Amino acid sequence: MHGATTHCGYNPPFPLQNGLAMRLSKFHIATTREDPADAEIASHRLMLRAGMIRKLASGIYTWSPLGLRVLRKVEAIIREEMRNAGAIEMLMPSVQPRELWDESGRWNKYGPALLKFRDRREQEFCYGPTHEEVICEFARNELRSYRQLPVTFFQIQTKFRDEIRPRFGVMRSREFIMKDAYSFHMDQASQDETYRAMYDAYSRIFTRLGLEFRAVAADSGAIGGDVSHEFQVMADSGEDAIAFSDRSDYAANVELAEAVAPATPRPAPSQKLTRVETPEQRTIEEVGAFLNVPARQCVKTLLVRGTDGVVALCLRGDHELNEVKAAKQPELPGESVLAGEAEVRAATGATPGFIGPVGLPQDIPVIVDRSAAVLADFVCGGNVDGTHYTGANWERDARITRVADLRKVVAGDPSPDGRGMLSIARGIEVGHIFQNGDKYTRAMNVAVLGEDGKARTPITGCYGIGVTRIVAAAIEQNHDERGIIWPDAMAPWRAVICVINPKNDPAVDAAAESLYRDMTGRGIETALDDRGLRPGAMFADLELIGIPHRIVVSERGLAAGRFEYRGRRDAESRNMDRDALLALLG
RNA sequence: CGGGGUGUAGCUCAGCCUGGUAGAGCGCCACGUUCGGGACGUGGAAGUCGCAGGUUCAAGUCCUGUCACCCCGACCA
Repeated sequence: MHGATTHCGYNPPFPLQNGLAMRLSKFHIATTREDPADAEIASHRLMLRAGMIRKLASGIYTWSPLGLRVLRKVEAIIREEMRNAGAIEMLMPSVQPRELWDESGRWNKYGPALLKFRDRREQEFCYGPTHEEVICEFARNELRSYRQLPVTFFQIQTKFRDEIRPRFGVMRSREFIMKDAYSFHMDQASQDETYRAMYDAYSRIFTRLGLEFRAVAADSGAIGGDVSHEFQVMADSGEDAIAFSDRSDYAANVELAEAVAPATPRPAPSQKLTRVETPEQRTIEEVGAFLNVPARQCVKTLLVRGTDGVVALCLRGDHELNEVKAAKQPELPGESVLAGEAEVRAATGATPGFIGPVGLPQDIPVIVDRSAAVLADFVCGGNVDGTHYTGANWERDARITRVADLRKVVAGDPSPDGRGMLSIARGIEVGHIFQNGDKYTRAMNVAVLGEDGKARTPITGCYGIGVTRIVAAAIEQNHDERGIIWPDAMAPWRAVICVINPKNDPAVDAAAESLYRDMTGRGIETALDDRGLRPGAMFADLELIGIPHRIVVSERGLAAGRFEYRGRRDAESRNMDRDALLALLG
């Protein structure tokens, strides 16, 4: 009972498993040679091949022991930096009662992404896609005095958003792990200070994780004055488009980036307004080709649903509508929805494809994009099917209710800060920080007593990081044809020792074990590949899994008194003695 | 929500058109030979052919329904 031997007679070799060490023969490695059928992007394909994740249902994944090691690395860094920034950790429920969401109004407003269900007593719940309601409920019970503020709470929690279309593995999954933080403040100055602290903490987190990222100005939402930044990991496979200046640090989500007004004034009209027959020519491409006019000399007119009838939005033919900008126009109800064909016909008498600003009924507001507003002698729809106008001109032929910024920026546009030109690159949103004002605290009746003894509504900020998505984003940035190349901070192990053909020479096994002890003893997180695979299969596995540093222990190397070292990005191995190895990895 | 596609062994897929004993490669198990870039041989285990109904002497195959998964689109006139 108290002796050195155990009841089961099992004496594990030292060390079987601890914080730093792992024998792969006792771990679960499940790689595949073939590409999975359903994976389209590198990270999804490699995570499946490496055996990090397995799909359980659409957008729902199991994290294997290997995947979890990486996930925990990410979590640990986030946790550490959040603590350094003064945030305190807690854990809120994933299942939330409807009543809370009715208070904020989001039970109905959040939309179909909110997963709702009932318990056995027919009480309604949702699986939390975010936790503003719960933290406010917590805060209104726990926070009584301005003396307790400012305070920032955070948690690392599983969330669920019933995405229209989950894809790319954990990049856009329905169930995912998020770090979310919420700060409470008595005034804007305090909010600004915490916002800055979170911005800096996020920058440190993504830097430590070894990611190439940019903090970009983001859509601030319908409530004016709010501040928001997204943290984007740059990757061609990203789902977001980022505009950034080549000469300054300006960076913004394309949704937000301002398209500045052209510097050149509108030329005077030189052509006569002429209606031309354009049978079946509906798109700008078709009309432009038919009339031999470039798209940039055409005006396209979109009819959207306004608060009071349809609203016409006019853009240059080669530009695209930015729906976020459109939704902010006062004539619109806060969202940009194109009118249906029947509505278009009722309002104009023509069908989509032949709509233009010339001769539109007086009750339809005409909002013209800045770039379209400086055109002269342009082509536009004739408001009669099968016809367009050439030589059209604003004011003379077509009414302008207002000029506004309506379009998406394109590469080559001037930077809104006046310095340089915009480029557009793709990014993966891994973090997003907001200032919410009193949006949630007011709806949820959060109040604390101020210095004067009167109740005050605190303002809040919220700060999210997509923990699971970071893992995929890191792979998008760091992989080659052989597999994943982990940044050191995220690697499941820092180094792996490969034991080659130990049966041929007992010294190989002994040397590997000895090195394994030395490395883990020095605090180097090390895996020992004692699975007994053939070398080719072993190397292929380890490269797929992406362990940054590999040491090969073999009969051949020991004969020379050396170990063979190869970094994951190295083209060739080099021989090193034990001290040099420990110095390199320590 | 609309359109398209796919469901057959753990994985990648063939077989379906033209109904008649369930297949391959990889992986897995055993033995042997191998052993520095995913070895070879022999033997073996493994599938209610997504599910339900129908047609038929007979259904993986034809028909109907249904479910799941994937892709594209969700109106840029």
